[in-house]
Amino acid sequence: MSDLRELRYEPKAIEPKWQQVWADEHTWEVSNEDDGREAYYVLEMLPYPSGEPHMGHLKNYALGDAVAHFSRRSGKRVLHPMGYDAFGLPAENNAIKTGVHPRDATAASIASFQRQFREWGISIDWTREFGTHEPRYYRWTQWLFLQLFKRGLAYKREGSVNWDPVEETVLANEQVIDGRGERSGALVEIRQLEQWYFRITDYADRLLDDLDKIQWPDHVKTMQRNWIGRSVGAHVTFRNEELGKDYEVFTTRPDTLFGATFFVMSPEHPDVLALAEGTSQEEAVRDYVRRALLESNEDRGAADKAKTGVPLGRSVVNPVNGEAIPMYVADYVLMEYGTGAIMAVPAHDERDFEFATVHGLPIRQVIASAPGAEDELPLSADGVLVNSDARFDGKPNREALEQIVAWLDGEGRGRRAINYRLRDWLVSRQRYWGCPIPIVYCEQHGAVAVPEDQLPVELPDVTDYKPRGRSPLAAVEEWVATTCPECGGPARRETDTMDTFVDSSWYFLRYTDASNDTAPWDRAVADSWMPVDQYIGGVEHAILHLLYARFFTKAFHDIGLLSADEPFQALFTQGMITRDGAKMSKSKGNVIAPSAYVDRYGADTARCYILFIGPPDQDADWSDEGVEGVHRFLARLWRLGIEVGRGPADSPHAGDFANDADAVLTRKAHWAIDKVTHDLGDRRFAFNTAISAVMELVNEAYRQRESASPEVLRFAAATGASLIFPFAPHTASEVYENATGARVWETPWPAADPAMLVADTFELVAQVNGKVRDRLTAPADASREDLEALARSAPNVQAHLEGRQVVKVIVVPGKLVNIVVR
RNA sequence: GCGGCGGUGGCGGAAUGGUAGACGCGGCGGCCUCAAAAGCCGCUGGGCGAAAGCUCGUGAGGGUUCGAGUCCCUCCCGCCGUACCA
Repeated sequence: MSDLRELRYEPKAIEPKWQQVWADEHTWEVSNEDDGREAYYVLEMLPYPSGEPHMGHLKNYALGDAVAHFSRRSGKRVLHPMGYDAFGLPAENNAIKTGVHPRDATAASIASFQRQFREWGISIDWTREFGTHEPRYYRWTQWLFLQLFKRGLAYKREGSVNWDPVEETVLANEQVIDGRGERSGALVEIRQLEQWYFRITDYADRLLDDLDKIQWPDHVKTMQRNWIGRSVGAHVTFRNEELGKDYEVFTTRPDTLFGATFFVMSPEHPDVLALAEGTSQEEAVRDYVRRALLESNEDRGAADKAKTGVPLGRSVVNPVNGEAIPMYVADYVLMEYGTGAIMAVPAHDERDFEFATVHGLPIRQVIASAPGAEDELPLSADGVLVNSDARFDGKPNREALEQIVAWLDGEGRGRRAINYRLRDWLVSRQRYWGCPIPIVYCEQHGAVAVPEDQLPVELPDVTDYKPRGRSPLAAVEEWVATTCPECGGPARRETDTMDTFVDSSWYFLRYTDASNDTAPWDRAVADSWMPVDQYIGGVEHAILHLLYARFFTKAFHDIGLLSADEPFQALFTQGMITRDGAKMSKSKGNVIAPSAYVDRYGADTARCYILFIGPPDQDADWSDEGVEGVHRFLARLWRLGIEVGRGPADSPHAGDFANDADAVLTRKAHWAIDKVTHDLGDRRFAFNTAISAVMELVNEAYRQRESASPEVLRFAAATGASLIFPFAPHTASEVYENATGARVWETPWPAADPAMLVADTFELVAQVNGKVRDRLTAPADASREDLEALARSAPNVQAHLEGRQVVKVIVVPGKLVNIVVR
C-alpha cells in the first residue's frame, strides 16, 4: 500500500462528478405509470425557505434519502419529491423592514436550498418541484378552499379570536402557546372579529379513531389525542327560576350530581351581568368580571393561583333533587370549554373543593371508596354512591352514572354528551404574504365564491407591507373593487389571506401530479401513490401540520377527490441537532451551517456523520471530532476501492476459500449485508448501527488485506460501497465503479448468503453460576452433550467446580453452557 | 398535576433475557519519517495482582430467573409535551 499512501480522498472531485451524471440522466425521476414494481412514496416535510438550510434540514433529507435509496434498490418505484412552503411571516417581516418584496427574498432562499440539495446529492425528482407561493400552486389551494366552502366546511363567523398585537393578525388556537403568539412571543389579546374557519370539529371523532390505523410514534398520537380532547359525559340542565332561564353544563361525572352544592359561570359568560342585575351583588360582579377580563390568559391560567370568585346573588335548581344551589362567577371556569358554566361538586373535584374551602361552601360526599369507608376528600376515584337517593345509594358509581343520565333524559333535563377541546380552525390572516381567499362580497348576495375559471385570484403587488389592523391588501383599491359573479353588481374582494398551514396541508397530494393544469391532481394518479408510505420530519409539527393535513385528506376523501383518508401511513419524527448541548440559535451564537462541513469534508461525510451520531429520533450533539472520524472511514473505504483494482467482485462460495483470511473477510461481508439490511428494514431507522457495521467490514478488510486474495478484497470493497450507498451516495458510486465498473444504484440491494452467516466453529462461553469462566472454540454442529463436556473440560471451569455439587446445566447451542453448582 | 421519553466508560453511543461497553471520538504505545503531518498496527471501565486470574460495575433499593442494562415493584433525577378541559 506504500505507493497508495499519497492518494487522497477528494470529495470535491468525486461529488460533483456523480451529481452531474444523475442530473444529465434524470436518474431520480419517476413515472406515474405502473411498471409492475411496488409504488413507494417517501417524503420529508417540505422546507420553509428562509435564509440557508440548517442542520435540521441536513438530517431530515439525509434520513429521507437513505429510505428512498434503500427502497429503490429493494425493487420499489419510489416517489421522492421536493418543494417549498414559501408563504409566511418571516419573508413578510423582512419585507416590512427592508422593503424587498417577499417574493424576491423567498426566491433567493429557494435558490440556495436548491443548490445545496444538489450539493448534498439528495435523490429528488425535480420535475415535480414547486413553491406554495406560485400561482400555479395556490390556484389549487383556492380551488380546494372553494370545495370546502361549497360543502359548508369553510365558513365565516364572528367570534372571539386570538389577536397577536406584534404580528397584527389573528392566530389559530394551535398557534397560541401559553397565551403568547407562537412566532412573536407577544401576549395575545382576545378580539371579536368576523373570520374564516374550517370545520375541523366535524372530524374530531375520525381524527381520533383513525390514529389506530396509522403507524406513528406513540407520543405524537398521544399529543393529537390530548389536543382533540374528547370527553364522554352528559349535558345537564339547571334552571334559574327568577329569570326563568335554563343553563346547561357539561360534566364527565353525572354520578356526582347529588353532591353539587354550587354552580359557577365563567366571567366571559354572556348572562353573568344580567343575572346579577338588580341583586345586592350587581356591583361586586361587575367589578370581578372587569378585572378578570383585563387579566392576561397567562396570569389567569397560573397553576397554583388561588380560587377567586363572587356570588351572583342568584340560584339554580339541581334537577336530580330539586335543591336550590347558589350561583357564582369565577375565573377558574373557562368560556372556551363546555358551556362556560359548571356544576360544582367539591367533594369529588379538586378545583371545586378548593373554591368551596375558600368561600365556606358546603361539601357533600356522594361517592365512597367502599360502603362505610372514611375517605379523605376530595375523592375523584370510583366507588359506590352514598347520600344520594334511595334508588342509587350503594350502587357502583359507573353503573349509577348511566342510570342517572337515562333518568334525566326521560325527564328532559339531561342527555349523554361528548365534548371536545378541539376548536374549528381559524384560517384568516390579516397579512400580505399568503394565499388570497377566493371570495367576494356583494351587497345583494353576501359572500360569493370566485368562479373556478377565474382562479387564481392573484396576489397584487403593494408598496406598504405593514399590517395596520387590516390586511395590506385592503389598501389596493383597484384590486379590492370587483364585480359580483352572481349579479355583476359592484363587489369587494376578501382582503385576508390564508394561514400558511393551509398551503402545507395538501402539498403531498400535488407532488403526485404536479404539472396537472386542469385539476389539483388526477384522482387515479393520486390514488396510485397515496398515502405517503413514510413521512419524516420534526416533532414540532405533531399537532398543527399533522392534524390539519389529516383533516384535509379526510375532507377530500369525503368530497370524492381521493381514496385515501389518511395522508401519512407511517411517520418518523427526528430529534434535534444541538451544539454544546443547546438548541442552535442566533442569540446563543452556536449556529453551524451544513455548508461549512460540506465544503470542507464533502456531503457524504456530513450526511453520514449526522446519521452515525446516534439514533435519529433522539436529539444529538454535533461534534467536529466525530465528523473527522466519519471522514476517515470514508477515506479508508475509498482507498480500499483503489487498491483492489477493477474486476469481478462476486462472493466466493462457502468451502471455496483459498485461505483463512478469505473466509473471515467473506463472512464479515455477508454479516454486514445482513446487519445493514436488517437495520434499514421495517422502519427501524437504525442508521447509526448500519453505518458502524460497514465500518467493521472496512476495518476487517484492512486487517486481512495482506493475506486475503484480491477477489475477496474486491468483494469486500464493493459490498462496503453498496451498503454505504444510501448514506454516502457519491463515495459509494465512486468506489463501486472503481472496483466493479458498474453503477451501484443500478445494482439490486445485496442479499446475504445464509450459509455465510454461520461459521464452522463458534466461541462457546462457559459459565459457572452465571459467571463467565472461560471461552472455548466449539464446532458449530456440536451436540448439547458435546458442548457440556467441552465446557466441563475447561481448566478454569473445573477450578470452580472443585468440591461443589452440580445441580443443573443449561446449554444454549451456539452460545453458552451454564453449570449451576451448590 | 397529568402524559411521553430517557439515565450504560473520559465523551457520542452498542447490546432478540445469554460474553456489558459494538462502532466512533478522545487517550496511550508502536511502525513509517531526518522530523512532522497523513497513513498503518495495537492497547484503552474501576480495584487487587508479577502473571494466571479474582472482584466490582448499566441512577437507588427490592423481586422474578440457571442467568437481568433488558422483565416486575417502589423510589430518585433529567428532558420534552400539556395543563383550572369540569
